[in-house]
Amino acid sequence: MKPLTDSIEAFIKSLLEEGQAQVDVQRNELAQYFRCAPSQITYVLSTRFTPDHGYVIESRRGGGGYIRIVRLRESRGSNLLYLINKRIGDSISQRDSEAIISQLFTSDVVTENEARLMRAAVSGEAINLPVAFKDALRASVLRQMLLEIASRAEEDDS
Amino acid sequence: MKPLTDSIEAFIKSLLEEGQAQVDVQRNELAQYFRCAPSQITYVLSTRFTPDHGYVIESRRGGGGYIRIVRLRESRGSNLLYLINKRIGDSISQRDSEAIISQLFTSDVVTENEARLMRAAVSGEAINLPVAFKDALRASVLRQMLLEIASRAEEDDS
DNA sequence: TACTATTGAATATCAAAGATGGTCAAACCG
DNA sequence: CGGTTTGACCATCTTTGATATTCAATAGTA
Repeated sequence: MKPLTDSIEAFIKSLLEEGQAQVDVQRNELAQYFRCAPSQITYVLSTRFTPDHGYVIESRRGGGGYIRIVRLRESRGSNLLYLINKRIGDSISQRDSEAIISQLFTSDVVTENEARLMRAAVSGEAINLPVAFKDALRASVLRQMLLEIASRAEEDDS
Repeated sequence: MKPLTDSIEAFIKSLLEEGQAQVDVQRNELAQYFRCAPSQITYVLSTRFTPDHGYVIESRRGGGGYIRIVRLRESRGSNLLYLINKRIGDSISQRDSEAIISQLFTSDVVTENEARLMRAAVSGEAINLPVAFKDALRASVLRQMLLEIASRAEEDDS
């Protein structure tokens, strides 16, 4: 049985198709549609529509309230530099890496196969170390891969 | 009396017939079906569905969780499984990794960009550890990437 | 008119409960 | 002894509900 979260995520993403950079939804309405608790919607948004995933959320309470999901448009080079220099510190979790890699794929910076390779390289099985070192090494592996991608920039900057 | 392991193994393999490269199962459900402890399923998977046997396992916990068994393809023109199981031991030098990666590129198993990514991931800068651990970790990172390649869908089998 | 209090309509938060799979060591069995 | 089986305990992800917070509209008041 597929979890509700996946359906909700897919539904929201389908709303964002058609080139729309953002959508407004009503939390209660959405919850009613999926027959779940309203906080379920909040949960989906906070686990799958984070900035790392390439989205930001804004919302307003009270009468006529709404939740706005905005998809960030990729400005390739600059964002890569940000990821390399700021976002990846000297330590990063597998979860966060996952989000970053997925976003690179979504915004067409890497192919699906490349994304898979990157995920494999930073997976828990690949980096088989005591927890204390794990995230640190993952950061350094991920950074080297991003640097490699950044160095491609010259050619295929469509 | 035939051990349960054998039946479970056979059952899973039968699921993989019909050309399917992968199946999803639920651990509890399977365990219930065979009237055994759930960890029995884990045991079977970890003893009979390893990369040595030509399989990889992925899984997800929580509601709607599953275990996915992926059958690795017999290499396309280049002995991926051999590389994974024999050539990469529990330790490999950067030089040897380089040779393997180049070979994969030369034999059209991976693209140039993919090869570059892999080199970045196993480079000395990425795996910044004392020499004693360096080669060991490189082996595991490289292996995971090769496993990923070996589980790719059969599309571009030119 | 202005200003404030009240109310109803949303969303946010957080912790608990539920639903899976993972690990590991001990018991079991041939 | 080596492979199998089990069970207790752990980790992770999902779902729900109670409670808090915020906002808009309206009612009340001088």
